Amino acid sequence: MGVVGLREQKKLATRQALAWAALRLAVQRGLDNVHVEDIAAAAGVSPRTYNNYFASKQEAICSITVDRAELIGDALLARPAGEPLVEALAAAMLTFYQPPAELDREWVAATQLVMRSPALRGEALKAVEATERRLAQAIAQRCGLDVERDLYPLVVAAVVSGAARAGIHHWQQSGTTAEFGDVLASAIRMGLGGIGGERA
Amino acid sequence: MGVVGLREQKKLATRQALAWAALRLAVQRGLDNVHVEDIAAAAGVSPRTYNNYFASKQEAICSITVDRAELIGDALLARPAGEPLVEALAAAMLTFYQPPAELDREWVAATQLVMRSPALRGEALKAVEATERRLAQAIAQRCGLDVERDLYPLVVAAVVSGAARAGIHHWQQSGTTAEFGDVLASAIRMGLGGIGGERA
DNA sequence: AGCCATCTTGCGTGACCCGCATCTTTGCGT
DNA sequence: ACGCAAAGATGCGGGTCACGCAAGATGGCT
Repeated sequence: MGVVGLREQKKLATRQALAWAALRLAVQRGLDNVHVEDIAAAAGVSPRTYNNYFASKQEAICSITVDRAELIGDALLARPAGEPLVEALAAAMLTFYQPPAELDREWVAATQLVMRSPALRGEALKAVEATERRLAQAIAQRCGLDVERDLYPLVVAAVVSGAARAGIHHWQQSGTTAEFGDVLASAIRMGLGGIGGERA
Repeated sequence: MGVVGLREQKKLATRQALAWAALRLAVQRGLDNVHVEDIAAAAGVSPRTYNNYFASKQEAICSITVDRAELIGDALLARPAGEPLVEALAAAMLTFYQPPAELDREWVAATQLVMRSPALRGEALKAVEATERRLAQAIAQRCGLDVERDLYPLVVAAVVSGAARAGIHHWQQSGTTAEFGDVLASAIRMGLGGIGGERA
């Protein structure tokens, strides 16, 4: 029982296979040129099985981000306890949004796809919301607050998340030459610093 | 040409009729107990026409909020120029989120419906995003900045919007006895005040 | 009045989501 | 090692939906 059952391993494996297949195909061909049948085939399961895992193509694709949401809480909690909250948050967000170097191209393409296609943006925003929830929980834990009773963690999580989103949007919209990480950090500090802050 | 053509009036009318019909029916029966046919019938058009206006039931329902997004920019720009930005934003958000007194009950029910149903939350978040965009634009205008080039308006808009969302969530989650407007204002000030602020 | 652009509508198609019944695989106790 | 119960995978079928297309109706302009 200590080991995770083979059953769940397989289940998780197919789940991720489906998710990645959906993402890859969608990036290649565009969302509505890829059918459920294709995704299922790429993952080696029947179309019906696909629907046991995901209720829609969008959900399949965005489940990757949703699963990654766990990571951001861990990233925050891994920061040294003495570090100022702002810095800890900036660092955590950076590790979360900075794509792994090997996947760089693909990841950017995926992000663009997900954010441009109206059909995907809704689900993508749900993923952002999930990330926010996890973040709020981690913030509460770090500050010794209760995410159910206290408003503070929710607000901070929403602020950080929103600022980051603004930074990302701004980075990939205005053809800035600045480094992605710098823009992101700048946006987060701007958001957390309050309104009187610098207006870079 | 000065007057809006009868044609466009009618078009707008049916559009809103469809949107409100969709919302009302969804609140009454639950989203998946209401079919496109019902919505179209309630608005007095054919089902096919319904699809000329909206690509999905969710879009129909949330279009109300999207249309309302225009309002929030106007609300901000209507604030006196001397007022501190924080206060102006708080006031604008309040007028936006505070439901019209007559619609109180229905509006709360609608909000709950939209936020609970997974099928609607995605589209609802897109509406929030639209509101943010409008807000950013208004902020830029008020501060004499360029929403395309400057990061500041985007961040502030995202922060305010996020803080407000957190406040709303917190208000309707933890059975606070506090007034809605107070919680909202508190959340917004907390968000805009920066991290060092009070932790009410 | 008459014409054109635009909107509405009906029909048909393809895709999708999911309930249900069945078959296969896995985990576990003996 | 063996067999049984639980859980997952699959096939089938139904209900819904989004949308292209072409024809009909309506507003607006001269």
